[in-house]
Amino acid sequence: MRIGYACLTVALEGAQIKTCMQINATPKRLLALAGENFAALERMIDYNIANQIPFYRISSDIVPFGSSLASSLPWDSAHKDRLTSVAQKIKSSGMRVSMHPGQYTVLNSQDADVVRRAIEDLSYHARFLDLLHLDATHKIILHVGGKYGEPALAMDRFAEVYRDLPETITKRLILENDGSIFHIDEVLELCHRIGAPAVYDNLHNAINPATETKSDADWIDLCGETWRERDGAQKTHYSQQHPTKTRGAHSDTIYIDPFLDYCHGLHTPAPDIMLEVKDKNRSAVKCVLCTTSPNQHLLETEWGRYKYSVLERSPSDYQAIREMLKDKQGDNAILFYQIVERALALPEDKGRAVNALEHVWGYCSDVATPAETKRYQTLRDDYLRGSAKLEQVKRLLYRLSLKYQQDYLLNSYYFTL
DNA sequence: TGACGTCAAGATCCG
DNA sequence: CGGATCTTGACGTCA
Repeated sequence: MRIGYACLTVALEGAQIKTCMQINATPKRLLALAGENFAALERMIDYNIANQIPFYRISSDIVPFGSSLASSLPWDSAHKDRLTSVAQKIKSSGMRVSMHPGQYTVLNSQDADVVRRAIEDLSYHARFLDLLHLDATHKIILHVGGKYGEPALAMDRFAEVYRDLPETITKRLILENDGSIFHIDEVLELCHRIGAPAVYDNLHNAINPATETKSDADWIDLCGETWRERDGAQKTHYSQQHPTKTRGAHSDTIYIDPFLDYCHGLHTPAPDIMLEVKDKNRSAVKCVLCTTSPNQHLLETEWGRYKYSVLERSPSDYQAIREMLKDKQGDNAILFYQIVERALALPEDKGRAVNALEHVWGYCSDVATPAETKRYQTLRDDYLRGSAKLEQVKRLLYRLSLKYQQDYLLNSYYFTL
């Protein structure tokens, strides 16, 4: 079982995917943006390796307008060395990657031009993975599309278009149940018919359930029958419902207890799991550490990232975790994250927040200019009086951390939690 | 025609 | 001028 996350790496400097508006999209600008994004991709791959995250979805926006305006541009040869380096790192680390065109890539549309553009989009995704010399176990995930009032005809159209797709696409293409249109038993039927693997998404099945009621584990077993040797390990999507947002909205983080319950319910061998969650790599690190053998070093690195966010909410939990980590032999990852989740769920408390601010300010206080010191103190006092928000003070400290290259703080989650 | 989802870019406002 | 905040873009389907 490999656990991964999608597209963005949060709280990592130099890993931002950039784009531009269509109206400003000159060939020169698109090529330059692609190059910057490939550099960001390499940073994310490096991060994944360092943090033992073996599974990762590459953003479809890696080449801005890659399937349209940039499709005939030489973004591959222009940044050949960078792509070679990325490819080498993925291969030597044994990482599995995937790509996932969104809900707007519709192969079974009634509009021939929409279908044509969808094929262009899939060609672009296949081109990118091919350029990284990745084999057919590195997949492209797609939804089936629309039903147009005639589900059977819509599935027929999908099968027809699929039959004529080039092998560079079909060898990677896998189909996922979506949250409002095609549910998992329809996807399974179609997958058996066309000979493509099916991807089970637990939250989509919860909000757009199949006619039959089965457990997640049973649906995953049924999907497993569509996976062949050349496809590699079966992969699935996992996410949790956000407690207050609309149905189907992803949670801010993967809560560890329900995730472990889900994992324990799976039959062996457990499939690869792509997490779909707002806090991205943060949850991937959490879930990896809680499902693999003890790794005290990575857990202590995690503590460095979370500590000021915990201190900000709960000094007692901060102390509890410090005590816990003194036991170097303890396998404490699950307890660690349970405490972190509990602390982060607590409401904002001004006194505690200022305490954490002062700790973080301590990294810059000796080197900051008098004007910066004044600015910090004023903003901090404004926050205490209620005329400034905590985020504003944190943003100021973040900028100072950047200016004075406080790497320990820059790697922290404090500025984004 | 707006909602859906996503997140930067771009635009505008503010001190 | 920098920073904060609001709006737009880009995609297709469905209610």
